Amino acid sequence: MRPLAHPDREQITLTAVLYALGDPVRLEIVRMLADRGELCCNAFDASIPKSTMSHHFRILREAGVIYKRKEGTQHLNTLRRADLEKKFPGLLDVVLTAAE
Amino acid sequence: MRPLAHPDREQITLTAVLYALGDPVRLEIVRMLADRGELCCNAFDASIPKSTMSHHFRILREAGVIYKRKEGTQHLNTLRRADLEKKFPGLLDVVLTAAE
DNA sequence: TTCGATAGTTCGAGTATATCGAACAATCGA
DNA sequence: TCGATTGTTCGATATACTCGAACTATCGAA
Repeated sequence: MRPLAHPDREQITLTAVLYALGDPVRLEIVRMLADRGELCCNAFDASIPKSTMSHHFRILREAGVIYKRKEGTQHLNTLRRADLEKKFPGLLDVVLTAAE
Repeated sequence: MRPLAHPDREQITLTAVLYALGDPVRLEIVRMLADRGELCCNAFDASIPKSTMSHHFRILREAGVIYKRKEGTQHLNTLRRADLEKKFPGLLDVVLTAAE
């Protein structure tokens, strides 16, 4: 297993964040994390295979959108709200309040 | 040649817009359009092949981010600021003022 | 301490999308 | 009408996404 690498705040790029958010599954993950706080991976759409979800979480983590930590057998995810707000002020709020 | 189809404002989706913006070349195109107004395709990075640029403009147009019209031999592009603002208030401003 | 259950990751194959050169289409001016 | 300019489309290769199968890690119970 790979170590859970997270980019530093300074390393987060706008392109990577927008790319990460530009997928319906990942956007829904972000919305749920914003709504409910820390969640483990299986709290989401069960119709999507585990391996695909794992991929989406990796994209979000590597883009700096979420922070992921292990706790026992589960992986708990949180939005990196403070880091995103500092780097791209207002972005997350706009996306979360946007329609659709 | 295909007709220049543009989605109606109601048809624009957040996912498609974020996806379109989630590429460094396309983000730069959007920044320049925001900065300088209407521009034709060759106003951008000349090191990128025409066919690739054509592809990027198509993604932006089909996502509803830009409006494209023919004028003689050139295609003039503008940001769909009003439509984007109406559908996703604040999004474009946040992206344009964001660092990186 | 071993077995099974749970939670995710990694691998591999098929599919989809991106890139870019080359050929094509449309328009204008000489 | 010819050439120059502007951009699209096509086709091939390269990269990325999806998802089942196999694997790893951890916990709890026998």
